[in-house]
Amino acid sequence: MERVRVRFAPSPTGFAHIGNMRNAVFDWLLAKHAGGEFILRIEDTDRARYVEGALEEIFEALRWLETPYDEGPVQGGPFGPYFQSERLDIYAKYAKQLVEQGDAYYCFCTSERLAEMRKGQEARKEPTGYDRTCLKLSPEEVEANLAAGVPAVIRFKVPYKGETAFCDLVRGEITFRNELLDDFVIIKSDGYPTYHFASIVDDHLMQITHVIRSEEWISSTPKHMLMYAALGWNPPKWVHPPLILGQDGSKLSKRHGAVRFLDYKEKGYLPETMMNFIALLGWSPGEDRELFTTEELIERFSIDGIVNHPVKFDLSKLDWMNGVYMRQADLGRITELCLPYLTEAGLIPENPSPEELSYAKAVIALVQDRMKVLSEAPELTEFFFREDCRYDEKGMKKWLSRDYVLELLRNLAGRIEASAEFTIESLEEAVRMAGEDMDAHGGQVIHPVRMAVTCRTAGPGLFETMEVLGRARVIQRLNRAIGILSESRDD
RNA sequence: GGCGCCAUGGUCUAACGGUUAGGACACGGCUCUUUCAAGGCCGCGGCGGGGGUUCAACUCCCCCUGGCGCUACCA
Repeated sequence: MERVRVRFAPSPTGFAHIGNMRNAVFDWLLAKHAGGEFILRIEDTDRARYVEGALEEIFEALRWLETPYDEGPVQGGPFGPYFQSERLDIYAKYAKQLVEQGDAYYCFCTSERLAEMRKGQEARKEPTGYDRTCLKLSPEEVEANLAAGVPAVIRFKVPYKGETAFCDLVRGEITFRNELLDDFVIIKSDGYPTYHFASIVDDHLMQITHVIRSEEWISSTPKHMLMYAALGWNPPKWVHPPLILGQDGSKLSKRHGAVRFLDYKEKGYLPETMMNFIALLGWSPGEDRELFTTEELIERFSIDGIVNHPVKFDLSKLDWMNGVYMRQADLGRITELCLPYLTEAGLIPENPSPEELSYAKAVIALVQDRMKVLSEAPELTEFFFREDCRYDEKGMKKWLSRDYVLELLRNLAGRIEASAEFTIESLEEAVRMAGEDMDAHGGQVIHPVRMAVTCRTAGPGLFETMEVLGRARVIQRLNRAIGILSESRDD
């Protein structure tokens, strides 16, 4: 049994997106499951589309997901370099071999000519494809052009006869007629290889056993098969997981928003959520279950479970799942993760004191169960930090406008000030007693007090909230409300 | 247009010829409860259409329809 070697081969042409990372997760899970290697290879062959910072995104995304690679940039490995831009001589060597064998040839057609050719073909409703003009060039003409420095590409000479079949481990055998292919470029005029060529050369040299890449690559696989055959190499196993679709059913892309993988980190999703959720994006363990630890995913992952149809990205399910992991997570960790959001919102200072930290932790403890994502923290906890929180208008009208409320709050403030204790129990008792004095009960008491103390109608348990707020803040809030109410009564 | 892939509720998925078609999210209701969540319970809702094959089709085959992808000196 050969050792499983899989590679994640992103291009630094933009941010790492959900689709990339889904493939990375499949790669990683398969490698871990099989005890094989997970390799990172950077396919930086498109100099025009190179994006500054894209590389760092990829590294950061893998780091956040905790899917370390065994070989790749930075630490290297026995099959490096792992940047395709550093392997140009390798591609040149094999391209030359193909030319010498007669399986590839130089082409000097300008992009203008190519565009014109294509236009004509379209007008005549013919299939588009290179017309092999340069294949007719004599060796002398080719030499002369090359010597004169005429810009040239190298094209692979597709055998137009017959058909090419391959086995996709997700869908079974797939066959294409060769005549539908055209002589595609393998080396561009800038000397860089195209994806098609670089990837097959590297997959072979790096001894990749399984190529996992999205469904969109199925149509180009025959090209790859033809090149493997021309070079006398054994192709790897092809695995094409389904495309990930946006809510509108088209291929997930920038216009759908929220496809940048690290956006999910910034919005406050937990990495364990993303691992779990993404693993299920086109793969099913076949159980009536959807929550899995990473270890369980590794144990269960298999190519058999990869589904063969496109899947839509369901944000509401992601939210649900993150809520589940949020509730399970350690309070200290969640607090730590919430801090940047609280700081950003100006609720706590950049470098909080130990007291501020433990206050924050007590606050988060009350909302941890109610959070779907970390970024909700400021909104959920604002009133714990701001003395002058804004009263919810509807709630104000509903609960603070009643006649007995002013007296109720005065009564309660008095009781709390007078009491030596300040605990959940003593607070509950004080609120109940104040209510009894007003002949008000249950919600008639609780709601006005909640409004006065938190400025809003919903939140964690009232007595826990008051306890965390502390005596000073509670009194301050009560007095604030009392002030407003007595003023409006004077009017 | 050509080629290719695909098709179970709104969404994700189970079923690998014989099930009252199962589970999850979402949605609706009830419940718990000081509110909001969470939880528990209940419910809504599906095999795209047509032909075959078979004693028996969601499952196998064909056609149609529909969706998506590819069709670059981008990946």
